[in-house]
Amino acid sequence: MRWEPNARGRLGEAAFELFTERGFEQVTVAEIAERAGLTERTFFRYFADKREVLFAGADGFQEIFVSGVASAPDSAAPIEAVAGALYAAAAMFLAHEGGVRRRAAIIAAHPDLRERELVKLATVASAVADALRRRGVTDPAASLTAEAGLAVFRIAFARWIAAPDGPDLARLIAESLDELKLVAAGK
Amino acid sequence: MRWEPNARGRLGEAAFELFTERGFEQVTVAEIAERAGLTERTFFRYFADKREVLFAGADGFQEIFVSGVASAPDSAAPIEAVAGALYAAAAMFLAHEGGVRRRAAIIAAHPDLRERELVKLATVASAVADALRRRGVTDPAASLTAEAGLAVFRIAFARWIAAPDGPDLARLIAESLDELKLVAAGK
DNA sequence: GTCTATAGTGCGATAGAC
DNA sequence: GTCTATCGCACTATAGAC
Repeated sequence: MRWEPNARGRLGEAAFELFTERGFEQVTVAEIAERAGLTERTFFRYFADKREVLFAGADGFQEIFVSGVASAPDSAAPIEAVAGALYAAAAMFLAHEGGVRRRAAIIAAHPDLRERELVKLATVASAVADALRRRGVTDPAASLTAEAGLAVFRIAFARWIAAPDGPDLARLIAESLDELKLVAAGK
Repeated sequence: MRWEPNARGRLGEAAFELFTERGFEQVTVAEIAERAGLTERTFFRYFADKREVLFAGADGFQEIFVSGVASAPDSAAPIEAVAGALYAAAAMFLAHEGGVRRRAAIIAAHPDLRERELVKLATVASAVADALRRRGVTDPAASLTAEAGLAVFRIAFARWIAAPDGPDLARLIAESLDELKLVAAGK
């Protein structure tokens, strides 16, 4: 079993399975490690804490946002650049809908995990703000556009999760973006 | 020592002092309890976890936001009602500037505490959205206005903390609100 | 890879308020 | 006497030190 490849991936899968079966806090790190054929100590070599194993894939998510912003045409307004990134992320989510929904269910069931998710989203917002600054957007517009964009995404995502047979994620994002414009204008 | 009044308040003060002296993780719950003349076990009767002791006062903060929204004139647009709440919160912060800045320093120094703060702000956003719904605002406008308003607050607050001799909080909020309008309009 | 500190929980005992 | 805040002890799991 030793030196079996992809220890990190195996730990991630084992955790995902166990959390789905029994819920986050009914699973110990030792059990995750055992199912992956590794030791507890090794788990903590790969993940800073027990929650992190569920968020390891989130780096790719952030990357999509950042490159979505970066690849917008120069003529795009900041909010348009962010909107493009939101749609790119939506496409990725749709491509992995089953896993995304199962992961969301695990997270929703445990406050500690919701906490960690908020942190991840805040990190993404900060990365998006950086990407906007690289386009020449100054503060506080860069931070605000990023935060508002992520708020749109969070709300659209929540509605998408809540209604599995409702409108698709891209449509919900479009609606939320329109709503943001109205709301900010004082309508 | 037993039955000394205000156990909760004493624990809060002891924790605040010790965190300021040594930093959050260099302080054990046993030490906090000891300084307050209580035991570790009693600490956990009042606070679900070690971090919570720093956020116990946050309920009042949420209340200011909610009543700020509720007390806006019927004619106020949703974003205007939220803006009023933001200014009310700013006034409260200014009235306790020293404590607010010290608390912010403790939180900024420790990732676990920043996490918890994000959760609290998300809770406030959710309460503000409820308050807007009570005014007849429908979703997703209610959630979006609340989230955008809190984003404005977070950004203005961060700038206020970062520049102790800069503009005051109310002014920074006004600027960020204006910026939000421009940004959402695609400027 | 082992060893340990500390967060956090459950349960039963006790001390004081009323 | 009852009621409840506080305490003591035993325990688990995480996380980090060595």
